[in-house]
Amino acid sequence: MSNFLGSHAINMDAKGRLAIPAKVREELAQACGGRIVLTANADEERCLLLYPEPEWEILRPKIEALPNMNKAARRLQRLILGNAAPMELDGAGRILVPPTLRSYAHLEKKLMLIGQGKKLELWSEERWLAWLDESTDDDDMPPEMEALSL
Amino acid sequence: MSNFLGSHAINMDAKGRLAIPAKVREELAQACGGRIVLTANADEERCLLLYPEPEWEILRPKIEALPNMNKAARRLQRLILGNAAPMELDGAGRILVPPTLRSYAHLEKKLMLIGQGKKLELWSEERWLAWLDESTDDDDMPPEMEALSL
DNA sequence: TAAAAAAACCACTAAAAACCACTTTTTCCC
DNA sequence: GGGAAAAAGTGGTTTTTAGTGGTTTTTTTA
Repeated sequence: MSNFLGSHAINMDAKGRLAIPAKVREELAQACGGRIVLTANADEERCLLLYPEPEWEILRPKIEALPNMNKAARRLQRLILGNAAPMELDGAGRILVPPTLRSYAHLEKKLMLIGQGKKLELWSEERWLAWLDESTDDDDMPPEMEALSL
Repeated sequence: MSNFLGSHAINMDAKGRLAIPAKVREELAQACGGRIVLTANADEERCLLLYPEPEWEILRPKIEALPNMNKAARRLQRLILGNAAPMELDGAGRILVPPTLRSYAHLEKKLMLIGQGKKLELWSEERWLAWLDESTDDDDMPPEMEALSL
């Protein structure tokens, strides 16, 4: 099982192509043979999520099975399923980000790719830096988090 | 069984015709030979629902069987059954959206087609973008959803 | 029977995907 | 530490396919 760590600055070209860093590429190659799913993030941060296909196939049925007479569940389904784009790395190790996802996450030229264990996050560099500067809410932590000792 | 994912920007022409994106077309071809049912969405979002015929035939009897002394059930029946339009893709892979459905969902030129697993949703682009910007209600999440780890 | 509207058919334009070549950076060896 | 070779990243070109618009034929209605 893959375990993505660290952050990488990368550039997207005019066609919306972006080169996955070589180290990440290696991990993706063995996790999923380069077959990935790119989708929108559901919370208020407008970034994208990049899953190796096997990991996505664990998550997808859980989301599809949510009771969709509920408003919050419908929202999650529309965002995650409704933006999911399966794709493969091209010969040069690049992916093409679909226009709808590009505009959802406000991606321009300069991006950040952030390792998050089983998945990666893709941010516009500007938004990533702004997010880093945001103040943290310490209230409303789940109990598992309060018990941590870093 | 088909599994629709991702979002596509499409244009409707002056005659009310819209070209189904090639990838979706392929999925529809194998799911139902291009035979689909288009109908209204029942919740507060004014969009249309596009079902492959076999999927529709699973859903239809369930809706017909609802106990309709209940007001919400009657509403669901009138909207879903009363707007259902069976149709086939034309030679160029397009469908013709009936005028009543066009006005129900406020469809003009620019539309979004959103994959939602067993069905697709068809939105006016304007309304889809407005919906994306709506604030998220975190209350009232079903327990299955609270337990998710994306 | 004629006219209008709708459906099917056909052709052209534009965009996307695959392919290929070059430049820059990093690493390894001398 | 410097140079060479390999790998990574970048950009452009070509080819194919998808999308769009118009035209003709058929059907329906007045």
